[in-house]
Amino acid sequence: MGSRDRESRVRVDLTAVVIAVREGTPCVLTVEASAQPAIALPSGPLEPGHQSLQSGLRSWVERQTQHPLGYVEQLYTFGDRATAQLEPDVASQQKAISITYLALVASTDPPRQGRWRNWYDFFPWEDMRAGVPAARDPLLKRLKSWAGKPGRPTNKRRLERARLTFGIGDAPWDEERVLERYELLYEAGLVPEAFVDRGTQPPSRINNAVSGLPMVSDHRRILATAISRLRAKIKYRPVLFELMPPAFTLSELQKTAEALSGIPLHKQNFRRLIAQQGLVEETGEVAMDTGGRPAKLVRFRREVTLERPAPGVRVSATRRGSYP
Amino acid sequence: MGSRDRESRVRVDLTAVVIAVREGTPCVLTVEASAQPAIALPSGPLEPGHQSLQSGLRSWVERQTQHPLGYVEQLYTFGDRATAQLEPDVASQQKAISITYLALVASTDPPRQGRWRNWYDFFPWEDMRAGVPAARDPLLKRLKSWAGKPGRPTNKRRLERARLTFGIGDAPWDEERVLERYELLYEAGLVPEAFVDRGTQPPSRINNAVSGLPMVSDHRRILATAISRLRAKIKYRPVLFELMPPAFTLSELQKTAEALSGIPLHKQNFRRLIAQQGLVEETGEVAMDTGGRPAKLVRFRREVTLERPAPGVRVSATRRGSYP
DNA sequence: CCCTATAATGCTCAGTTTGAGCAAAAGGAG
DNA sequence: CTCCTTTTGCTCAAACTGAGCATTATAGGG
Repeated sequence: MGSRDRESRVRVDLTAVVIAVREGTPCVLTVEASAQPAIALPSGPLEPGHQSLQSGLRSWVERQTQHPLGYVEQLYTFGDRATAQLEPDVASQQKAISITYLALVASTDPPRQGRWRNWYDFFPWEDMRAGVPAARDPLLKRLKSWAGKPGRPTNKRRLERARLTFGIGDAPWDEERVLERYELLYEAGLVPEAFVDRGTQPPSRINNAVSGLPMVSDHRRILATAISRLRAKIKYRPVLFELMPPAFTLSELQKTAEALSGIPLHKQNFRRLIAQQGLVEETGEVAMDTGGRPAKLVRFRREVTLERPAPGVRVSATRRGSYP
Repeated sequence: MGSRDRESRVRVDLTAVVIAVREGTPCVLTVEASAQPAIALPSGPLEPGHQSLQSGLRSWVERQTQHPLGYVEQLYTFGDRATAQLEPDVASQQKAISITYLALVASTDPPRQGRWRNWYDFFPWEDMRAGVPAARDPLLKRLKSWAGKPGRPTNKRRLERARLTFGIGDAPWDEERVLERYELLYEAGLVPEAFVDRGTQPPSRINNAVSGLPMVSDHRRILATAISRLRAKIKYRPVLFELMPPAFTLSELQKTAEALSGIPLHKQNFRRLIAQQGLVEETGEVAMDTGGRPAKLVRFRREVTLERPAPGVRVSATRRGSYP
C-alpha cells in the first residue's frame, strides 16, 4: 500500500457492445476494422478529459449513434492477451487493458459511424426461436469428431462438456450459456479466431454460415459475454424496456424478449407474468395494425425499477427440454 | 481502430476482497493502511511480469494468505474518482483505475500479512440472523431525519428509497441489496467516508457500532459490492463449497450460508434443497461433536460444477417478510 | 352483411416448487 | 433411565409453472 513509483502504466480502451432490437432482430453496433477480420466493436481510448469510465464511454457512443444510451453496464475488464497478439511489435512492455460495457438503445436508426448487424450472424447456433437452426447439426458433428472416440478420459470429458453446454440428448438447452458455447467452439478450432490467434490459417471447411462471422481480436468473445449477461439479466431486472419505444404492445415486448433469449415463449404465460409483476400500464390507445384483434398499447412503469423483488421477465420456453 | 499514439496511460491496481467463513462468522482479509481510516483491502499494482490480470492477483494473494484461492471472480473496475481525492497532488493528469476481485478461501488461518475481520463489523445493519440488529433502529431514525418531512417530492423520494432498500414496513428485506444500502447511507452522510471524501470532519454522532468501521478510500464500497455479489451468487452457483473444508456436515454448510446471506434459514428445507440438487455425497463418516444426534459428513460433488441448471443454494429465510 | 383468417385476450388445470411445521431417531449428560 | 440437543424424515397447504382451450375483436373476401 505504500508509494510505488515504478509501477507500469498501461493503455486503457473502452469497448462497447451496443444492442438494439428491430422487429424481432437483435442488433449489435459494429464498425469496420483494418485488421484481419473486418468487423469490430466500437472502441475508444480512455481520455484524460473523461470524468469517469462510464461517462467517457457514454459520451462517445452517444456521439456516434446519436441516440441516448438507456442503459449502460460494465461487462468485464480484459487483460492484454489478445491485444499483445494483435500488435506483436509493441511487446509485453506496453500493456493494455480493455474495459467493456454493455449498452442498450431503444432505436435502430442508422448510426453516424458503423452499422447494425443481426447478432445471430455471429452466433447462428444461438437462435432457437424457429426450432433447431441449420448451423447446429454440422457444428455438433464437428464437435463430436473433435472430442474423438469416448475411450480416453480426455475425450469423455470433452463429449460430456459438449453435451451439457449445447444441450444434446437429455441435457436441457440453457440459452444463457452463450459464452461457454463460444469458448468450447474456440477450443475445438471451429471458429476462425482460434487460428488467427495461433497465427495459422483457418481450414477451408470453416464457413461463416455455420461458424458465424468472425470479429477482430477477442471481440466476438466480448459479444458472447454481453449476450450471456443480457439473457440472464432480463429475467430479474426490467432491462428489456430499455429496448422498447415509449408505447408498445405486449406482443412486441414478447418479440423482443424472444429475440434476445433466442427461444420461443408461451404467449399467454408471458402476458400473465408481465401483468402480475405490474411492469406496464395501459396508455388507453390501441394498435390496429396487428392483423387480428387490435392490441392495447402499454408503457413501462418506471417506478418499478426500485421496487423489486426481481421485476424481470422470466423467459420460459414454450417447449422446455432438449434439442437433438 | 487506427493508431493512437498519444493516449494517456494509467496506473492499474488490483484489489482483492478475500472471504473466508469461520464458525458462522464471515471474514474478510484486511491490511493496515497509513491513511486516514486505518483499514484497507489488500491491493497491489499490476506488474509487467504478470501473465494475466487474474493470475497476477492470484499469485500475490496466495503469497500473503498462504492458502490457495479456491475461487476468484472479477468484481468491478473503478475509475479514479476516489483515488484522485486520496492523492490530490497527483492531479487528473495521472489517472488510476482499480480492478477488483472477489476471492474465496477455505481456511481462516492467520495470514502472513493483515488479519481477518468479521465483515459485519463494517456492516452491522446487514446481520439479520438473530433478528433485527441493534444498529438498525438508530440508522433508520437518522435516515428519516435526513429524508425530512414528506411534504416535498425530494423528501418523498428519499423516504421511499429508504423504505425499499432497508425493507421498512411492508417492504421485504432483500439481503442482496448491500451496495444500495451502503450508498444510501453514504449519501445521507451516515458513514464517515462521506465526510472524508468531502474533506470535512465527520460529525461526532457517528459511531462505529452503528455506522460500521470505516475503510480507506472506497474500499468499504468495494466490500459491499463483493457481499452483494456473493449473496446473489450462492443462489445459482455452488460457490458456497469453496468456503468449506473437504468434509463437513449439512448444519455447517447451513451455518456458512447463513453467515453470508445474513438471514436465518429453515433447516429442513435447506437440507431438502441440497439433497435434491445432488450437490453433496456422504463420506460414510459421522461427526460426533454435534451436541445431539451425530451428523453425517458429506463432501461436495465437484462434478456438478458443469451440470447445471442452477446448482446453487437458494436461500429462503425462515420468516419471509419485513422487519420493522 | 356474413364468413373466415388472424391475432389478442381470458381462463382453467394439473404438476411442481416453496414455506412451514410435526415427529421420530440418535447421541451425551446427569 | 430420563432429559436435552441436534439430526433426520415426512406431511401439507399455498403459490407458482407449463400447457392448452375458449372467447373476443378486427380485416378482407365473397
